[in-house]
Amino acid sequence: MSLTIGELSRQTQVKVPTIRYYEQIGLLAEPTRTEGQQRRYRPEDVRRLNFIRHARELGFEVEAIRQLLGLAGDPDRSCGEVHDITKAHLEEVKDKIARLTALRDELETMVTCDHRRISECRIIEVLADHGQCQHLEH
Amino acid sequence: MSLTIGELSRQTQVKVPTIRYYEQIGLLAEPTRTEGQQRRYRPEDVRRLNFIRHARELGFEVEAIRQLLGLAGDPDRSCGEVHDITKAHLEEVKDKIARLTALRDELETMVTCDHRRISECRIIEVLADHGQCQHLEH
DNA sequence: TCTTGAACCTCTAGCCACTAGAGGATGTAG
DNA sequence: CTACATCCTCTAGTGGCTAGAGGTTCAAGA
Repeated sequence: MSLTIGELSRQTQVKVPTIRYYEQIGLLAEPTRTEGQQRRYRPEDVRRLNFIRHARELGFEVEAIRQLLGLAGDPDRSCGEVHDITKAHLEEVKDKIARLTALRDELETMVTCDHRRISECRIIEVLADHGQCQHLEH
Repeated sequence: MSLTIGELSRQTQVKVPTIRYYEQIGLLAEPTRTEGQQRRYRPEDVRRLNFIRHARELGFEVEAIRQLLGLAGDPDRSCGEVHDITKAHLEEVKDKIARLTALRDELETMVTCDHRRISECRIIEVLADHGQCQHLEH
């Protein structure tokens, strides 16, 4: 009927210390305990933890997941807020991609350096000289 | 002739606590001090700190920068190692872009959800259900 | 019933690259 | 000589875990 933390871990692919961490920060409710203080979980905890895992895999921050979990428990509400959170996250991801793409192009130019001496190395030059690339952030 | 930490900060756009942090982890050498223990920098410290800043802007990790700084000080050496470090970093950046692009596509499908009730929300469904997207890491 | 040992428990500290803040000292311009 | 911007050190916090110490519990097999 009830699962140990290890069984929950196996079913969700979330590591045991991570489960305890999620409990500590309030993403997972405190489960019941045996007399010896070991945690015992119910099947619905598997569902909740899977939800959390999927959201983390999609790059949602813990704070966003906390909000999504709150909203998800309210079936009659409009999902506008869920949409907004996801959209905001999508925009962040797009931003990151844009910045990394600029970075990639810069690095690709740099690695065309053909193994001369350090004193003529294009990479070292780019790094040592001025800030042509001040627009880049990370 | 010599610069205060604030002047160094202004010239390099690196924040004062960050400069002290770089000293602490050994990226910057300990500068001379006034009698009152305030740091005083030489112009070459500006160059070194600019090098560090450029490398950070390009996403190099501190460990990589430590190596690059070591190599940069050796003008007659071949820049093969510099090339390798940069190439490895480039590959990491490409990897990140690939993962984020997969994420973006997944999120874009999700946000096509058209504001129904939570109980029919596509986003919540994706998060709650299965792991079609187990291949995604972040 | 007892023993073994895998799995559990709590607690603290570490990772990266900073950032923030407390509480006090220094240095320079007027 | 005073005011006050800037400097100093030290500690703790950020996010999302992960690792390890040192001890306890539980279930299966003898």
